[in-house]
Amino acid sequence: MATEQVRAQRRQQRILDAALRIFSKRGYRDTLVDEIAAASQTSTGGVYFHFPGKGTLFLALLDRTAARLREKIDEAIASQTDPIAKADAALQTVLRTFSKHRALARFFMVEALGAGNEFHQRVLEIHEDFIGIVRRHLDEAVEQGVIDPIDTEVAARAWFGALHEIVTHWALSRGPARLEDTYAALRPFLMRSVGAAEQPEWSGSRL
Amino acid sequence: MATEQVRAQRRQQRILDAALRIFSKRGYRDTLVDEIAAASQTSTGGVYFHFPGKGTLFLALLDRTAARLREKIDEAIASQTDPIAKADAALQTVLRTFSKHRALARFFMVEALGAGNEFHQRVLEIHEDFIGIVRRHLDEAVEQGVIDPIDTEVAARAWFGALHEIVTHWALSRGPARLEDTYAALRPFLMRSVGAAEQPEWSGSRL
Amino acid sequence: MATEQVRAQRRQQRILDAALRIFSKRGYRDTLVDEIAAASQTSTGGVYFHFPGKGTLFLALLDRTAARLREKIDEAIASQTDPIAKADAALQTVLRTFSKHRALARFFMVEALGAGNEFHQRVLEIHEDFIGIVRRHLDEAVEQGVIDPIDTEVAARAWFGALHEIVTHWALSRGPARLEDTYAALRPFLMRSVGAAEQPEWSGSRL
Amino acid sequence: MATEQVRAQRRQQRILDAALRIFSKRGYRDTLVDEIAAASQTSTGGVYFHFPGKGTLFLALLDRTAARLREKIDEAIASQTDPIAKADAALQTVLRTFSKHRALARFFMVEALGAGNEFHQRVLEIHEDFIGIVRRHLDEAVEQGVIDPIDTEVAARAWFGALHEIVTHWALSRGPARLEDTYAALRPFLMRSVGAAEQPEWSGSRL
DNA sequence: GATGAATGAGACTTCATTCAT
DNA sequence: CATGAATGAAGTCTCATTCAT
Repeated sequence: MATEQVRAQRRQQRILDAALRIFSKRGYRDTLVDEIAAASQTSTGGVYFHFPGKGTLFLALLDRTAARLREKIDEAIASQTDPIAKADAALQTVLRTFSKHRALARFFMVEALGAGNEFHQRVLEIHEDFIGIVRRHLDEAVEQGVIDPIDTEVAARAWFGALHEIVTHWALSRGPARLEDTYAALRPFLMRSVGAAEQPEWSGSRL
Repeated sequence: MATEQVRAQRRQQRILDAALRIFSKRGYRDTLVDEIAAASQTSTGGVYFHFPGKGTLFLALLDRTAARLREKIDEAIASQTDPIAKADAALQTVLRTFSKHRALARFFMVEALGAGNEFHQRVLEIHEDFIGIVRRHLDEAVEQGVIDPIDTEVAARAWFGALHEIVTHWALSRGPARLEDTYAALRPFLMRSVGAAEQPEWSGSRL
Repeated sequence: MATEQVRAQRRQQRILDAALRIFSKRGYRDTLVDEIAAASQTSTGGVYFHFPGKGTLFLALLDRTAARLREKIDEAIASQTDPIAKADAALQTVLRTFSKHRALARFFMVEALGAGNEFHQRVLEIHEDFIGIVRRHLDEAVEQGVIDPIDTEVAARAWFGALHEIVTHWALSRGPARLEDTYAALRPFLMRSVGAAEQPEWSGSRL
Repeated sequence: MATEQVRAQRRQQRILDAALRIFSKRGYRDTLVDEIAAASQTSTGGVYFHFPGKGTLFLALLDRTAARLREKIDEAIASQTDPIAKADAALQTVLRTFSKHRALARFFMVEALGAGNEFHQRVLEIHEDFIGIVRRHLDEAVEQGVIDPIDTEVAARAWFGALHEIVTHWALSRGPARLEDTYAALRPFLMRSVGAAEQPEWSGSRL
């Protein structure tokens, strides 16, 4: 029994992994369920045993990866005390994760929105969730007087937009991975934009 | 003779307009050529008479709209003298154009990348073109000593990312249009990010 | 008036010529009416002004070329006195004509039957017409005691079949034209098959 | 496992059978894949599961039927010792097979070449294969001194042409089947054409 | 539970024919 | 009369999903 459950879980895992790989390479619409099945060492029916359909599988993948990313972000934030450092840690975590997993980056930043109307809502929610995190810490920074009062909603959105663009560009270009270097270059702009002082000491410790 | 050419051009125009409307509502893949035909008051064959295929039509639309936007941007830039004001004018133009034409915004910011791999190249080129414009003026600002030396490549990309995010969010949300207000709130961040002084006088004149 | 009629006739001619060329190159189904129009230096509508439709054009071509071939055959037959020589002259005429006009050969021998059910009847009639000619002269040869009594229906059909195969093979192969040589080699077989003596004197004079 | 393979093979068989029936009735171009599907008690997708496309299906049919015919011919030839008898057996086999299966005759003799340029090559190969067989045995007959030296290439082609014409005529006419009688009448001509003596004893035994 | 053959609605595209200019 | 843009029916093929084995 337990063995079977484990087997089932592993298969589900394999399917999700394969789906991520193929969705991010071909996009949602150009990905065939049969391709995912083959790449998961399963059959068409096997995929449908674990997931009700292609759309559901995509959504499950979105949720799973978002949750994992969220966990990492929360951890990274918890390890910081300064509110600006917390916000920065959130961005860095996203970036470092994507940097190690280009398919994930592409899946999240390009294919998720491109999959079609039916997924927009969920993708936006995930984006808003992240923006909310950043915003909350910027708010705290304002409250603590670390930075001057600003429109943190807009600031957080701008930060996310900049991050999004950098990751997208990297994910779609064939060049060598230097995502982290780019972020190192980006951070001063983000900091200045909210009137925060440079904090070079983090970059050494985390990147 | 001339009459026929005019007629043909109008029909082509109608097709492109309809295509923009429908592509931006449904996305590339969920748009049927027949829908475009119906919305253009044409027939299926009519669309194919003017465009070799769905993909080509999409690409033509991309190019046409990019070219028009580019023209507007160039005009706006020409009307400014200060390099920072020029860069800002570029952003404002994009934004004001989209603000008046939500379908266009969605088409460019969401559906273009979502249409599939075959279009990525072209979309990226368009993005890079815009980023290049902004960058060039930031470079000038540095040269003229208006701002301190910075990595203008990253700065321009960050600006574009912020703009992209704001437009995307607005285009996909059902709320009332307040895109220009959002940009007014965003600009201070962009200015601060490159160490430029606030320039309140523009906002009054143009927005 | 007369001028216009001449113009119309010339155009019709051009259309028929172009149609023959293209039908025999691409086959009936793969030939576009627009191709014929372009090759005739006319427009789509131009073709439809002269012919009610693609099928009718094909049929008209079939009839026109069959009639011309028939005329030539009749002439050739009239120039001979011996019944076997007359039958042979019929075959030689077909062959010589095709030899000079590969497209015609292919049109008649390959594409005519391949055009579809709707043309079978007419093509068969033309074939039967030719077989009838040959047969009639073989009958005469029997009556005159030139050859022994035989089943002339079958003999004529066999002769036509042999001719058809040789022409088809030549028309579809890319090799150099040596159709007449092949017929020179074929004739002895045909003659022997009906018990006729070799008649070498013709070959020199006509081929 | 084995059961599934058998099922698949049967379905493929049904599709090929239906395809032969319909292709030979309507011709390649006028045959709808959906018709074949319906006649095979399958679905459109079912046909495409077993064959990559309509053209491939046609080609597969061509190859399958050619191979079967070839087997029968080889058997028939092996059962004879005299080279002329072997050549004759080849023709008789084709004829007897077609006689029992009018659709097959029409498919091979009419529709195969009419299907379009893309199939010409293959059809010609099959024709040449058959002609080669006949020729080889005629060559042998010459070597053994059974018949006088002749151009066996032309002779074999003429024989094939005669056969082709007779079968085509029969296949396209609506009259009752008397194909074998026609061949009985044709054979003397073929024999005489190569200078072979009549061999009436076969006709009784085989036809 | 797993498999993969089968389904069938639906997409894109073609092209003979028409008709306004 | 000629033109060629426009029509729209129809055909091939795809692929998410189902279900018998």
